[in-house]
Amino acid sequence: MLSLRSLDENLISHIPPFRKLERVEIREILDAATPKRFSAGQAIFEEHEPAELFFLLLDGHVRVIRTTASGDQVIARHIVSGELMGIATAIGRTHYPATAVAIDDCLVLYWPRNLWQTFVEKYDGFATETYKTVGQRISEANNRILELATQQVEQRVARALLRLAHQSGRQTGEGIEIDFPLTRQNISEMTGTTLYTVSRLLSAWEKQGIVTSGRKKVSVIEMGKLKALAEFDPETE
Amino acid sequence: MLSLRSLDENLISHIPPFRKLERVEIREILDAATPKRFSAGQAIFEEHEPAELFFLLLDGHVRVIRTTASGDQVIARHIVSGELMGIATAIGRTHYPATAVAIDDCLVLYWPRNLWQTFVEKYDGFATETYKTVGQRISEANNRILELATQQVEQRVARALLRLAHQSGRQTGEGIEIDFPLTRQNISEMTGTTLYTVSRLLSAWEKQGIVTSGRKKVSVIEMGKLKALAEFDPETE
DNA sequence: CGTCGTGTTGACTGCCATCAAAAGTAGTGG
DNA sequence: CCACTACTTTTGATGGCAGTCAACACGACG
Repeated sequence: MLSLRSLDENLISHIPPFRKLERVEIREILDAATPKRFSAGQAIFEEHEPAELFFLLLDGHVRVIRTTASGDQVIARHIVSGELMGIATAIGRTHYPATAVAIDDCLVLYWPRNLWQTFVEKYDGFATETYKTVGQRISEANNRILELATQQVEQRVARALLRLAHQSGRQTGEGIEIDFPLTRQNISEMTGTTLYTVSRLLSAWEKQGIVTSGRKKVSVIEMGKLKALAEFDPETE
Repeated sequence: MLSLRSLDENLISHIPPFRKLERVEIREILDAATPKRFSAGQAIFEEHEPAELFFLLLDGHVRVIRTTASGDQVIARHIVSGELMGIATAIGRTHYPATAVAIDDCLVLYWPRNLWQTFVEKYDGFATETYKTVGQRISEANNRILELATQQVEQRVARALLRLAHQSGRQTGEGIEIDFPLTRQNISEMTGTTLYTVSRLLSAWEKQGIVTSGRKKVSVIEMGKLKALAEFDPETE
Protein backbone atom coordinates (compact mmCIF):
# COMPACT_ATOMS: atom_id res chain seq x y z
CA MET A 1 0.00 0.00 0.00
CA LEU A 2 1.10 3.50 -0.77
CA SER A 3 1.70 5.80 2.13
CA LEU A 4 0.22 9.25 2.51
CA ARG A 5 3.65 10.68 3.17
CA SER A 6 5.42 9.45 0.10
CA LEU A 7 3.95 11.91 -2.37
CA ASP A 8 6.95 11.81 -4.59
CA GLU A 9 7.05 12.71 -8.24
CA ASN A 10 7.23 9.13 -9.44
CA LEU A 11 3.72 8.64 -8.18
CA ILE A 12 2.15 10.40 -11.11
CA SER A 13 4.93 11.06 -13.58
CA HIS A 14 4.00 8.08 -15.74
CA ILE A 15 0.25 8.79 -15.83
CA PRO A 16 -0.92 10.05 -19.23
CA PRO A 17 -2.11 13.56 -18.35
CA PHE A 18 1.15 14.27 -16.54
CA ARG A 19 3.56 12.30 -18.62
CA LYS A 20 4.92 15.19 -20.62
CA LEU A 21 5.57 17.41 -17.63
CA GLU A 22 8.83 18.44 -15.99
CA ARG A 23 9.60 17.27 -12.47
CA VAL A 24 9.16 20.82 -11.19
CA GLU A 25 5.70 21.00 -12.64
CA ILE A 26 4.76 17.66 -11.19
CA ARG A 27 6.03 18.89 -7.84
CA GLU A 28 3.73 21.90 -8.10
CA ILE A 29 0.78 19.72 -8.93
CA LEU A 30 1.48 17.37 -6.05
CA ASP A 31 1.89 20.26 -3.63
CA ALA A 32 -1.56 21.47 -4.58
CA ALA A 33 -3.07 18.00 -4.14
CA THR A 34 -4.70 16.59 -1.05
CA PRO A 35 -4.31 12.84 -0.54
CA LYS A 36 -7.13 10.88 1.04
CA ARG A 37 -7.95 7.29 1.81
CA PHE A 38 -11.35 5.74 1.34
CA SER A 39 -12.23 2.35 2.71
CA ALA A 40 -14.23 -0.25 0.84
CA GLY A 41 -17.82 0.82 0.38
CA GLN A 42 -17.31 4.51 1.05
CA ALA A 43 -18.61 7.05 -1.44
CA ILE A 44 -15.97 9.35 -2.92
CA PHE A 45 -18.48 11.69 -4.48
CA GLU A 46 -22.23 11.55 -4.98
CA GLU A 47 -24.49 12.06 -7.95
CA HIS A 48 -26.01 15.56 -8.11
CA GLU A 49 -23.49 17.02 -5.70
CA PRO A 50 -21.78 20.18 -6.92
CA ALA A 51 -18.51 19.10 -8.50
CA GLU A 52 -16.18 21.03 -6.19
CA LEU A 53 -13.28 18.64 -6.59
CA PHE A 54 -11.65 16.43 -9.17
CA PHE A 55 -9.76 13.28 -8.34
CA LEU A 56 -6.95 11.01 -9.35
CA LEU A 57 -7.18 7.41 -8.22
CA LEU A 58 -3.74 6.27 -7.11
CA ASP A 59 -4.59 2.87 -5.74
CA GLY A 60 -7.66 0.69 -5.51
CA HIS A 61 -10.80 0.30 -7.59
CA VAL A 62 -13.81 2.54 -7.90
CA ARG A 63 -17.29 1.85 -9.20
CA VAL A 64 -19.24 4.63 -10.87
CA ILE A 65 -22.97 4.21 -10.33
CA ARG A 66 -26.12 5.90 -11.50
CA THR A 67 -29.48 5.36 -9.90
CA THR A 68 -32.86 5.73 -11.57
CA ALA A 69 -35.91 7.38 -10.09
CA SER A 70 -37.32 3.90 -9.49
CA GLY A 71 -34.26 2.75 -7.59
CA ASP A 72 -32.54 0.62 -10.18
CA GLN A 73 -28.80 0.93 -10.21
CA VAL A 74 -26.62 0.90 -13.27
CA ILE A 75 -22.85 0.67 -13.14
CA ALA A 76 -21.54 3.28 -15.53
CA ARG A 77 -17.90 2.20 -15.37
CA HIS A 78 -15.04 1.04 -13.26
CA ILE A 79 -12.06 3.24 -12.54
CA VAL A 80 -8.64 1.69 -12.00
CA SER A 81 -5.55 3.26 -10.54
CA GLY A 82 -4.00 6.01 -12.60
CA GLU A 83 -7.30 7.35 -13.87
CA LEU A 84 -8.81 10.75 -13.30
CA MET A 85 -12.38 10.85 -12.06
CA GLY A 86 -15.00 13.39 -11.22
CA ILE A 87 -13.82 15.55 -14.08
CA ALA A 88 -17.32 16.90 -14.71
CA THR A 89 -15.86 20.36 -14.75
CA ALA A 90 -13.79 19.50 -17.82
CA ILE A 91 -16.94 19.16 -19.84
CA GLY A 92 -18.82 22.12 -18.49
CA ARG A 93 -20.82 20.26 -15.85
CA THR A 94 -21.25 21.84 -12.48
CA HIS A 95 -22.49 18.70 -10.74
CA TYR A 96 -21.30 15.11 -10.64
CA PRO A 97 -23.34 13.00 -13.02
CA ALA A 98 -22.85 9.80 -11.02
CA THR A 99 -21.79 8.41 -7.67
CA ALA A 100 -18.30 6.99 -7.16
CA VAL A 101 -17.87 4.26 -4.58
CA ALA A 102 -14.64 2.67 -3.40
CA ILE A 103 -14.79 -1.05 -4.12
CA ASP A 104 -11.76 -1.86 -2.04
CA ASP A 105 -9.52 0.41 0.00
CA CYS A 106 -8.53 3.35 -2.16
CA LEU A 107 -5.98 6.11 -2.17
CA VAL A 108 -6.86 9.22 -4.12
CA LEU A 109 -5.49 12.67 -4.69
CA TYR A 110 -7.87 15.53 -5.16
CA TRP A 111 -7.79 19.16 -6.20
CA PRO A 112 -10.33 21.96 -6.03
CA ARG A 113 -12.33 22.51 -9.17
CA ASN A 114 -10.84 25.90 -9.92
CA LEU A 115 -7.39 24.40 -10.45
CA TRP A 116 -8.66 22.53 -13.51
CA GLN A 117 -8.51 25.68 -15.60
CA THR A 118 -4.99 26.36 -14.37
CA PHE A 119 -3.83 22.84 -15.21
CA VAL A 120 -5.26 23.09 -18.69
CA GLU A 121 -3.61 26.42 -19.40
CA LYS A 122 -0.33 25.93 -17.63
CA TYR A 123 0.66 22.35 -18.21
CA ASP A 124 1.42 21.28 -21.71
CA GLY A 125 -0.30 18.15 -22.84
CA PHE A 126 -2.66 18.04 -19.88
CA ALA A 127 -5.62 19.31 -21.88
CA THR A 128 -4.93 17.10 -24.88
CA GLU A 129 -4.52 13.99 -22.79
CA THR A 130 -7.59 14.53 -20.67
CA TYR A 131 -9.75 15.29 -23.69
CA LYS A 132 -8.51 12.07 -25.16
CA THR A 133 -9.77 10.37 -22.01
CA VAL A 134 -13.10 12.09 -22.42
CA GLY A 135 -13.20 10.88 -26.00
CA GLN A 136 -12.56 7.32 -24.92
CA ARG A 137 -15.39 7.50 -22.43
CA ILE A 138 -17.77 8.74 -25.11
CA SER A 139 -16.74 5.84 -27.29
CA GLU A 140 -17.27 3.40 -24.46
CA ALA A 141 -20.69 4.83 -23.76
CA ASN A 142 -21.69 4.57 -27.39
CA ASN A 143 -20.44 1.04 -27.61
CA ARG A 144 -22.52 0.09 -24.64
CA ILE A 145 -25.57 1.61 -26.27
CA LEU A 146 -24.88 -0.45 -29.34
CA GLU A 147 -24.56 -3.58 -27.26
CA LEU A 148 -27.66 -2.97 -25.19
CA ALA A 149 -29.66 -2.20 -28.31
CA THR A 150 -28.55 -5.10 -30.45
CA GLN A 151 -27.09 -7.94 -28.42
CA GLN A 152 -28.43 -10.76 -26.32
CA VAL A 153 -27.80 -10.93 -22.62
CA GLU A 154 -25.27 -13.73 -23.00
CA GLN A 155 -23.08 -11.68 -25.33
CA ARG A 156 -23.28 -8.61 -23.15
CA VAL A 157 -22.22 -10.51 -20.05
CA ALA A 158 -19.38 -12.18 -21.94
CA ARG A 159 -18.15 -8.80 -23.15
CA ALA A 160 -18.40 -7.26 -19.72
CA LEU A 161 -16.22 -10.04 -18.29
CA LEU A 162 -13.71 -9.68 -21.09
CA ARG A 163 -13.43 -5.96 -20.47
CA LEU A 164 -13.01 -6.46 -16.75
CA ALA A 165 -10.40 -9.16 -17.26
CA HIS A 166 -8.54 -6.91 -19.65
CA GLN A 167 -8.79 -3.83 -17.49
CA SER A 168 -8.34 -5.28 -14.02
CA GLY A 169 -7.21 -8.81 -14.63
CA ARG A 170 -4.44 -10.54 -12.72
CA GLN A 171 -2.83 -13.62 -14.15
CA THR A 172 -3.09 -16.62 -11.83
CA GLY A 173 -2.21 -20.26 -12.22
CA GLU A 174 -5.63 -21.08 -13.59
CA GLY A 175 -6.42 -18.04 -15.69
CA ILE A 176 -7.10 -14.35 -15.35
CA GLU A 177 -8.76 -13.29 -12.15
CA ILE A 178 -10.67 -10.04 -11.88
CA ASP A 179 -8.84 -8.47 -9.01
CA PHE A 180 -11.63 -6.82 -7.10
CA PRO A 181 -14.78 -8.17 -5.43
CA LEU A 182 -17.53 -8.61 -7.98
CA THR A 183 -20.96 -10.09 -7.31
CA ARG A 184 -23.52 -11.50 -9.73
CA GLN A 185 -25.61 -8.48 -8.94
CA ASN A 186 -22.76 -6.16 -9.91
CA ILE A 187 -22.39 -7.90 -13.24
CA SER A 188 -26.11 -7.64 -13.85
CA GLU A 189 -25.96 -3.91 -13.18
CA MET A 190 -23.23 -3.55 -15.75
CA THR A 191 -25.17 -5.39 -18.42
CA GLY A 192 -28.79 -4.52 -17.88
CA THR A 193 -29.94 -7.94 -16.75
CA THR A 194 -30.72 -9.70 -13.48
CA LEU A 195 -28.52 -11.45 -10.98
CA TYR A 196 -30.38 -14.70 -11.67
CA THR A 197 -29.54 -14.68 -15.33
CA VAL A 198 -25.91 -13.87 -14.60
CA SER A 199 -25.76 -16.72 -12.10
CA ARG A 200 -27.15 -19.17 -14.67
CA LEU A 201 -24.69 -18.00 -17.32
CA LEU A 202 -21.71 -18.30 -15.01
CA SER A 203 -22.83 -21.74 -13.89
CA ALA A 204 -23.15 -22.89 -17.48
CA TRP A 205 -19.78 -21.42 -18.43
CA GLU A 206 -18.15 -22.99 -15.41
CA LYS A 207 -19.40 -26.41 -16.53
CA GLN A 208 -17.76 -25.78 -19.89
CA GLY A 209 -14.49 -24.73 -18.26
CA ILE A 210 -14.66 -21.18 -19.60
CA VAL A 211 -14.63 -19.48 -16.21
CA THR A 212 -14.37 -20.31 -12.57
CA SER A 213 -16.17 -18.30 -9.96
CA GLY A 214 -16.76 -18.10 -6.27
CA ARG A 215 -18.13 -15.67 -3.83
CA LYS A 216 -17.38 -12.20 -5.26
CA LYS A 217 -14.69 -13.70 -7.45
CA VAL A 218 -14.60 -14.46 -11.14
CA SER A 219 -11.73 -15.78 -13.24
CA VAL A 220 -11.62 -16.21 -16.96
CA ILE A 221 -9.98 -19.48 -17.93
CA GLU A 222 -10.66 -19.79 -21.64
CA MET A 223 -10.33 -16.31 -23.12
CA GLY A 224 -10.88 -17.64 -26.60
CA LYS A 225 -14.14 -19.36 -25.85
CA LEU A 226 -15.45 -16.32 -24.02
CA LYS A 227 -14.55 -14.14 -26.99
CA ALA A 228 -16.43 -16.50 -29.22
CA LEU A 229 -19.50 -16.13 -27.02
CA ALA A 230 -19.15 -12.37 -27.05
CA GLU A 231 -18.96 -12.19 -30.80
CA PHE A 232 -21.46 -14.88 -31.52
CA ASP A 233 -24.13 -13.57 -33.80
CA PRO A 234 -27.28 -15.64 -34.17
CA GLU A 235 -28.03 -14.02 -37.54
CA THR A 236 -24.89 -15.22 -39.20
CA GLU A 237 -25.25 -18.68 -37.75
CA MET B 1 -33.86 27.85 -47.82
CA LEU B 2 -30.59 29.58 -47.18
CA SER B 3 -28.50 30.49 -50.16
CA LEU B 4 -24.87 29.60 -50.57
CA ARG B 5 -24.02 33.22 -51.32
CA SER B 6 -25.52 34.78 -48.24
CA LEU B 7 -22.75 33.87 -45.81
CA ASP B 8 -23.28 36.87 -43.64
CA GLU B 9 -22.36 37.18 -40.02
CA ASN B 10 -25.90 36.79 -38.73
CA LEU B 11 -25.83 33.23 -39.94
CA ILE B 12 -23.77 32.02 -37.01
CA SER B 13 -23.54 34.92 -34.60
CA HIS B 14 -26.30 33.52 -32.38
CA ILE B 15 -24.99 29.96 -32.25
CA PRO B 16 -23.51 29.06 -28.85
CA PRO B 17 -19.87 28.43 -29.77
CA PHE B 18 -19.73 31.74 -31.66
CA ARG B 19 -22.04 33.83 -29.55
CA LYS B 20 -19.39 35.67 -27.64
CA LEU B 21 -17.34 36.62 -30.68
CA GLU B 22 -16.88 40.00 -32.38
CA ARG B 23 -18.20 40.49 -35.88
CA VAL B 24 -14.65 40.65 -37.25
CA GLU B 25 -13.89 37.26 -35.74
CA ILE B 26 -17.05 35.76 -37.12
CA ARG B 27 -16.10 37.15 -40.50
CA GLU B 28 -12.74 35.40 -40.26
CA ILE B 29 -14.40 32.14 -39.35
CA LEU B 30 -16.88 32.40 -42.20
CA ASP B 31 -14.14 33.23 -44.66
CA ALA B 32 -12.37 30.04 -43.69
CA ALA B 33 -15.54 27.98 -44.08
CA THR B 34 -16.72 26.10 -47.10
CA PRO B 35 -20.47 25.86 -47.55
CA LYS B 36 -21.98 22.74 -49.04
CA ARG B 37 -25.39 21.33 -49.75
CA PHE B 38 -26.37 17.74 -49.21
CA SER B 39 -29.59 16.30 -50.51
CA ALA B 40 -31.79 13.92 -48.54
CA GLY B 41 -30.15 10.56 -48.04
CA GLN B 42 -26.59 11.66 -48.79
CA ALA B 43 -23.85 10.84 -46.32
CA ILE B 44 -21.99 13.83 -44.93
CA PHE B 45 -19.25 11.76 -43.39
CA GLU B 46 -18.78 8.06 -42.81
CA GLU B 47 -17.87 5.96 -39.82
CA HIS B 48 -14.15 5.02 -39.70
CA GLU B 49 -13.16 7.69 -42.19
CA PRO B 50 -10.29 9.93 -41.06
CA ALA B 51 -11.88 13.01 -39.52
CA GLU B 52 -10.38 15.58 -41.89
CA LEU B 53 -13.22 18.08 -41.48
CA PHE B 54 -15.62 19.34 -38.88
CA PHE B 55 -19.05 20.69 -39.69
CA LEU B 56 -21.72 23.12 -38.66
CA LEU B 57 -25.25 22.28 -39.73
CA LEU B 58 -26.97 25.48 -40.87
CA ASP B 59 -30.19 24.05 -42.17
CA GLY B 60 -31.84 20.65 -42.32
CA HIS B 61 -31.69 17.53 -40.18
CA VAL B 62 -28.98 14.93 -39.84
CA ARG B 63 -29.06 11.41 -38.48
CA VAL B 64 -25.98 9.96 -36.83
CA ILE B 65 -25.80 6.22 -37.32
CA ARG B 66 -23.61 3.38 -36.13
CA THR B 67 -23.62 -0.05 -37.68
CA THR B 68 -22.68 -3.29 -35.97
CA ALA B 69 -20.59 -6.06 -37.42
CA SER B 70 -23.79 -8.03 -37.94
CA GLY B 71 -25.43 -5.24 -39.89
CA ASP B 72 -27.78 -3.83 -37.27
CA GLN B 73 -28.07 -0.09 -37.31
CA VAL B 74 -28.42 2.11 -34.28
CA ILE B 75 -29.27 5.78 -34.44
CA ALA B 76 -26.88 7.55 -32.12
CA ARG B 77 -28.52 10.96 -32.31
CA HIS B 78 -30.16 13.57 -34.45
CA ILE B 79 -28.50 16.86 -35.26
CA VAL B 80 -30.59 19.97 -35.82
CA SER B 81 -29.57 23.27 -37.37
CA GLY B 82 -27.08 25.28 -35.37
CA GLU B 83 -25.20 22.26 -34.08
CA LEU B 84 -21.61 21.30 -34.67
CA MET B 85 -20.95 17.77 -35.89
CA GLY B 86 -18.02 15.62 -36.76
CA ILE B 87 -16.05 17.15 -33.92
CA ALA B 88 -14.17 13.93 -33.27
CA THR B 89 -10.97 15.93 -33.31
CA ALA B 90 -12.12 17.90 -30.25
CA ILE B 91 -11.89 14.76 -28.18
CA GLY B 92 -8.70 13.38 -29.58
CA ARG B 93 -10.24 11.03 -32.14
CA THR B 94 -8.67 10.82 -35.54
CA HIS B 95 -11.58 9.06 -37.21
CA TYR B 96 -15.32 9.65 -37.25
CA PRO B 97 -17.04 7.31 -34.78
CA ALA B 98 -20.29 7.24 -36.75
CA THR B 99 -21.88 8.02 -40.08
CA ALA B 100 -23.87 11.23 -40.61
CA VAL B 101 -26.67 11.15 -43.15
CA ALA B 102 -28.78 14.06 -44.34
CA ILE B 103 -32.44 13.31 -43.55
CA ASP B 104 -33.75 16.14 -45.67
CA ASP B 105 -31.89 18.68 -47.80
CA CYS B 106 -29.13 20.16 -45.69
CA LEU B 107 -26.81 23.14 -45.78
CA VAL B 108 -23.59 22.81 -43.87
CA LEU B 109 -20.39 24.74 -43.37
CA TYR B 110 -17.17 22.87 -42.92
CA TRP B 111 -13.60 23.56 -41.97
CA PRO B 112 -10.42 21.50 -42.16
CA ARG B 113 -9.52 19.68 -38.99
CA ASN B 114 -6.41 21.72 -38.31
CA LEU B 115 -8.44 24.88 -37.81
CA TRP B 116 -10.01 23.37 -34.69
CA GLN B 117 -6.92 24.06 -32.66
CA THR B 118 -6.83 27.63 -33.97
CA PHE B 119 -10.47 28.21 -33.07
CA VAL B 120 -9.95 26.89 -29.59
CA GLU B 121 -6.93 29.07 -28.96
CA LYS B 122 -7.96 32.21 -30.76
CA TYR B 123 -11.64 32.63 -30.12
CA ASP B 124 -12.76 33.25 -26.62
CA GLY B 125 -15.56 31.06 -25.40
CA PHE B 126 -15.33 28.67 -28.32
CA ALA B 127 -13.57 25.98 -26.30
CA THR B 128 -15.81 26.37 -23.28
CA GLU B 129 -18.98 26.22 -25.31
CA THR B 130 -17.97 23.26 -27.40
CA TYR B 131 -16.85 21.30 -24.37
CA LYS B 132 -20.21 22.02 -22.86
CA THR B 133 -21.70 20.45 -25.96
CA VAL B 134 -19.46 17.44 -25.53
CA GLY B 135 -20.60 17.21 -21.93
CA GLN B 136 -24.22 17.24 -22.96
CA ARG B 137 -23.61 14.45 -25.41
CA ILE B 138 -21.97 12.35 -22.73
CA SER B 139 -24.96 12.91 -20.50
CA GLU B 140 -27.33 11.95 -23.28
CA ALA B 141 -25.38 8.80 -23.96
CA ASN B 142 -25.40 7.84 -20.30
CA ASN B 143 -29.10 8.49 -20.03
CA ARG B 144 -29.74 6.24 -22.96
CA ILE B 145 -27.70 3.51 -21.32
CA LEU B 146 -29.80 3.90 -18.20
CA GLU B 147 -32.99 3.66 -20.23
CA LEU B 148 -31.89 0.68 -22.26
CA ALA B 149 -30.76 -1.12 -19.13
CA THR B 150 -33.78 -0.48 -16.95
CA GLN B 151 -36.85 0.48 -18.96
CA GLN B 152 -39.43 -1.34 -20.99
CA VAL B 153 -39.78 -0.80 -24.69
CA GLU B 154 -42.94 1.25 -24.27
CA GLN B 155 -41.25 3.77 -22.03
CA ARG B 156 -38.22 4.05 -24.26
CA VAL B 157 -40.30 4.74 -27.34
CA ALA B 158 -42.37 7.30 -25.45
CA ARG B 159 -39.21 9.05 -24.34
CA ALA B 160 -37.71 9.02 -27.79
CA LEU B 161 -40.82 10.69 -29.18
CA LEU B 162 -40.83 13.28 -26.43
CA ARG B 163 -37.22 14.14 -27.12
CA LEU B 164 -37.83 14.42 -30.84
CA ALA B 165 -40.91 16.56 -30.32
CA HIS B 166 -38.95 18.79 -28.02
CA GLN B 167 -35.90 19.00 -30.23
CA SER B 168 -37.48 19.16 -33.66
CA GLY B 169 -41.15 19.71 -33.02
CA ARG B 170 -43.31 22.16 -34.94
CA GLN B 171 -46.58 23.28 -33.45
CA THR B 172 -49.52 22.49 -35.73
CA GLY B 173 -53.25 22.81 -35.27
CA GLU B 174 -53.49 19.32 -33.84
CA GLY B 175 -50.34 19.04 -31.79
CA ILE B 176 -46.59 18.95 -32.20
CA GLU B 177 -45.33 17.43 -35.39
CA ILE B 178 -41.83 16.05 -35.69
CA ASP B 179 -40.63 18.07 -38.62
CA PHE B 180 -38.58 15.57 -40.54
CA PRO B 181 -39.43 12.21 -42.11
CA LEU B 182 -39.37 9.46 -39.51
CA THR B 183 -40.29 5.84 -40.07
CA ARG B 184 -41.23 3.13 -37.59
CA GLN B 185 -37.94 1.52 -38.43
CA ASN B 186 -36.08 4.74 -37.55
CA ILE B 187 -37.80 4.87 -34.18
CA SER B 188 -36.95 1.25 -33.53
CA GLU B 189 -33.30 1.98 -34.29
CA MET B 190 -33.34 4.76 -31.73
CA THR B 191 -34.81 2.61 -29.01
CA GLY B 192 -33.37 -0.83 -29.52
CA THR B 193 -36.57 -2.55 -30.58
CA THR B 194 -38.25 -3.64 -33.82
CA LEU B 195 -40.35 -1.76 -36.31
CA TYR B 196 -43.25 -4.12 -35.53
CA THR B 197 -43.33 -3.24 -31.89
CA VAL B 198 -43.12 0.47 -32.66
CA SER B 199 -46.00 0.14 -35.10
CA ARG B 200 -48.12 -1.60 -32.48
CA LEU B 201 -47.36 1.03 -29.88
CA LEU B 202 -48.16 3.92 -32.21
CA SER B 203 -51.40 2.24 -33.26
CA ALA B 204 -52.43 1.80 -29.66
CA TRP B 205 -51.51 5.38 -28.78
CA GLU B 206 -53.36 6.71 -31.78
CA LYS B 207 -56.52 4.94 -30.59
CA GLN B 208 -56.10 6.71 -27.25
CA GLY B 209 -55.61 10.07 -28.95
CA ILE B 210 -52.05 10.49 -27.67
CA VAL B 211 -50.42 10.72 -31.11
CA THR B 212 -51.33 10.78 -34.75
CA SER B 213 -49.11 9.28 -37.38
CA GLY B 214 -48.88 8.66 -41.06
CA ARG B 215 -46.29 7.60 -43.54
CA LYS B 216 -43.01 8.97 -42.18
CA LYS B 217 -44.87 11.42 -40.00
CA VAL B 218 -45.57 11.46 -36.30
CA SER B 219 -47.29 14.14 -34.21
CA VAL B 220 -47.67 14.22 -30.48
CA ILE B 221 -51.14 15.35 -29.45
CA GLU B 222 -51.26 14.68 -25.74
CA MET B 223 -47.86 15.59 -24.32
CA GLY B 224 -49.05 14.92 -20.80
CA LYS B 225 -50.23 11.40 -21.46
CA LEU B 226 -47.05 10.57 -23.34
CA LYS B 227 -44.98 11.85 -20.44
CA ALA B 228 -46.99 9.66 -18.13
CA LEU B 229 -46.18 6.64 -20.30
CA ALA B 230 -42.50 7.60 -20.35
CA GLU B 231 -42.29 7.85 -16.62
CA PHE B 232 -44.55 4.96 -15.81
CA ASP B 233 -42.79 2.58 -13.51
CA PRO B 234 -44.29 -0.86 -13.01
CA GLU B 235 -42.51 -1.25 -9.68
CA THR B 236 -44.16 1.73 -8.04
CA GLU B 237 -47.57 0.83 -9.41
C1' DC C 1 -23.47 -21.28 16.10
C1' DG C 2 -26.66 -18.01 14.26
C1' DT C 3 -27.09 -14.35 10.99
C1' DC C 4 -26.66 -11.97 6.88
C1' DG C 5 -25.14 -11.41 2.37
C1' DT C 6 -24.41 -14.09 -1.68
C1' DG C 7 -25.24 -17.69 -4.95
C1' DT C 8 -28.05 -21.57 -7.14
C1' DT C 9 -31.87 -23.73 -9.21
C1' DG C 10 -36.58 -24.80 -10.58
C1' DA C 11 -41.12 -23.35 -12.12
C1' DC C 12 -43.66 -20.10 -14.30
C1' DT C 13 -44.84 -16.10 -17.01
C1' DG C 14 -44.88 -12.43 -20.20
C1' DC C 15 -42.80 -9.14 -23.07
C1' DC C 16 -41.40 -8.62 -27.28
C1' DA C 17 -38.89 -10.60 -31.36
C1' DT C 18 -39.80 -13.16 -35.37
C1' DC C 19 -42.25 -14.63 -39.35
C1' DA C 20 -45.81 -14.08 -42.73
C1' DA C 21 -49.14 -11.83 -45.38
C1' DA C 22 -51.80 -8.08 -46.79
C1' DA C 23 -53.07 -3.27 -47.10
C1' DG C 24 -51.89 1.52 -47.62
C1' DT C 25 -49.04 5.39 -49.76
C1' DA C 26 -45.85 7.88 -52.90
C1' DG C 27 -43.66 8.37 -56.82
C1' DT C 28 -42.74 6.93 -61.67
C1' DG C 29 -43.26 6.44 -66.34
C1' DG C 30 -46.11 4.85 -69.99
C1' DC D 1 -54.70 9.17 -65.68
C1' DC D 2 -53.65 4.74 -64.43
C1' DA D 3 -50.76 0.81 -63.86
C1' DC D 4 -46.69 -0.46 -61.74
C1' DT D 5 -43.22 -0.55 -58.36
C1' DA D 6 -41.01 0.22 -54.14
C1' DC D 7 -41.47 1.37 -49.65
C1' DT D 8 -43.88 1.76 -45.41
C1' DT D 9 -47.25 0.24 -42.22
C1' DT D 10 -50.51 -2.91 -40.03
C1' DT D 11 -52.02 -7.03 -37.86
C1' DG D 12 -52.18 -11.87 -36.55
C1' DA D 13 -49.90 -16.09 -34.98
C1' DT D 14 -46.20 -18.17 -32.67
C1' DG D 15 -42.27 -18.95 -29.85
C1' DG D 16 -38.37 -18.08 -26.97
C1' DC D 17 -35.41 -15.36 -24.14
C1' DA D 18 -34.96 -13.76 -20.01
C1' DG D 19 -37.44 -11.63 -15.98
C1' DT D 20 -39.86 -12.82 -11.71
C1' DC D 21 -40.82 -15.39 -7.66
C1' DA D 22 -39.70 -18.77 -4.28
C1' DA D 23 -36.97 -21.80 -1.77
C1' DC D 24 -32.81 -23.46 -0.48
C1' DA D 25 -27.63 -23.89 -0.10
C1' DC D 26 -23.37 -21.94 0.89
C1' DG D 27 -19.77 -19.21 3.04
C1' DA D 28 -18.08 -15.49 5.91
C1' DC D 29 -17.90 -13.39 10.08
C1' DG D 30 -18.81 -11.94 14.62
